[in-house]
Amino acid sequence: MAARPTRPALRERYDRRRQEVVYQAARAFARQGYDQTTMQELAATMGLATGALYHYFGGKETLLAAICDQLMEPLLEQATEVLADEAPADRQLRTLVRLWVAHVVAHRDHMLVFQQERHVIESGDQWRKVRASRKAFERLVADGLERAHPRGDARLALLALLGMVNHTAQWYRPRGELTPEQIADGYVALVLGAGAGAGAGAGAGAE
Amino acid sequence: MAARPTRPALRERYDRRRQEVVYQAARAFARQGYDQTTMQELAATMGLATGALYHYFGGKETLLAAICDQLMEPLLEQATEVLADEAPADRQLRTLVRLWVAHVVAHRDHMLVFQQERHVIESGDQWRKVRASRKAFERLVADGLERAHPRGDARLALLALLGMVNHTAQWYRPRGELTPEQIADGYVALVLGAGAGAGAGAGAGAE
DNA sequence: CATCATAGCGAACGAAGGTTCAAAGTTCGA
DNA sequence: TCGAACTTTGAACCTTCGTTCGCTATGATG
Repeated sequence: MAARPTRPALRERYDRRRQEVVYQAARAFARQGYDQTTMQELAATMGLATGALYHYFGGKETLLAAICDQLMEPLLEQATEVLADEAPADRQLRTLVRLWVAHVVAHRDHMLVFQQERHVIESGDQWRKVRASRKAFERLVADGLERAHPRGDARLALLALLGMVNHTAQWYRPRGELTPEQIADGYVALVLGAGAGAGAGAGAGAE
Repeated sequence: MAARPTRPALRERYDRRRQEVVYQAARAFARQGYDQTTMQELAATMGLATGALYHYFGGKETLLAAICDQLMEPLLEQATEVLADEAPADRQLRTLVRLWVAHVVAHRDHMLVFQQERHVIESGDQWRKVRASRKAFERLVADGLERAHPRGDARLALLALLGMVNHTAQWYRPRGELTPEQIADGYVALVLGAGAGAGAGAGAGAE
C-alpha cells in the first residue's frame, strides 16, 4: 500500500480516487455481500487493474473499516452537536431523528453493509472503534429519547426506534412517496405517542 | 447426497440428525457469518467428518435454504390462521404480533441469518419461494394493521413495525427484563398510538 | 529536460475451503 | 445371521480469490 502523496498537487486526486473506491465498494458489498464481491470485480468497476486497489487500501478488510468509519463518524459528530444545543427536549429529539434518517438514506449502501457484516464488526479488536461509535450514538439517542419522553418504558421505545430507523435503509427509495423528513417525523410521532409528543407538527403537515 | 431412508425405523433418526444440522448451522452462521463458517467446522460441531454433511444436504447453500424455510413457513402458516379467525381487528393484530415476536425470539439465529444474507436471498431463482413467503407474510401484517388502524398512514406504521420486530432478534436475551409478550404488546401500542385512540399516522397531519 | 515520487499493470502465488468418492463401518429386517 | 440399506470416513481435488511484486507509464518539480 502506498502512502498519501507528499506533493500537494497529487493529494486531491488521491483523496478523490480513494473516496471513489470506498463508494463503489459500499455499493457492491451492499448488493452482493462482502464475501461475494471480489477485489477483481471492484477494480474492474473502477476501471483499474486488481493490484491498483492496494495503492489505496491495505486490503479488503481495510475497505470495510473505511465504510464503517465513514458511516459512523459524521453521524456521531452531528448528533453530539444537536444534543449539546439548547432546545426543548422534544425538538432536540425531532432534530436528531431527522438527521439520523437523512444520514441513513444518504448512505444506504454503507448502512446495509454495516448491518450485513454485523458479525464481523461485533468481534475482533480492530473493530473496537466502530463498536464504540455505535454504542456512543445509541447512548445519545437514548438520552434524547428519555428527556423527551420521561414516562413509560423508554427502553422499549429506544429499541423500537433503533429498529425502525435502521430498517429504513432496506426500503427507502429516493423516488418514494415519503421524504426523509416525513419519515423521521413519523417515527418520532410513533415513539412519543402520537398526539402527545407530535405537537411540533409532522413537518410537511397534511397531505 | 443420500435420499431420505425408506425404512421407517431409520427415518426418525435421519430427520432428527438433519434437523440438528440445520440448528447448528443457523447458530454458526448467525455468530460468524455464512461465509466465515466452513463446512469442516460445522461437521466438527456435529461430531462428524466433513463428507457426512453431504449425506443430509446437497451443499452449503441448501443448508441456508433450509434455515430460511424453517423460519418462514411455520410463521406464515400461523399468521394466516390468526387472520382467518373471527375476532376484533385490534385483537387480531395483537395476537399476530405476539406470535411474530415469539417466533423471532425463538428462532433468533435463523432470523439473524435471514437478515444477514438478505443480498443472497434477494436475487437468484432458487430463492423465489423464500422471497414469496416473506412478501406474503408482510402482506398479512399489512392487512392486519390496516384493519386495526384504518386512518393515518398505515404504510409507515407497517414499515416501522417490520423494522422493530425484526430488530428484536438482535437485542433480545432470554434472561432480559421483558417477556416476548410484553415486547409485542409494547410494539402494538406504539403503532396503534399508545393509550388514546389517537391516530398514529405519520405525515397524516393528525394533530 | 532530467529526476523521481506517484500510479498503475497483470501475471503468478498460495491459502482456503466446498465438494467428491471409493471404501469401510453400522444397523435394520427377515 | 446374512444381505441390503444406510451412514460415515477423510484425504484428495479443484476452483476461487486476496495479495504480492517487479516492471512500466505518467507528470509534477526544479
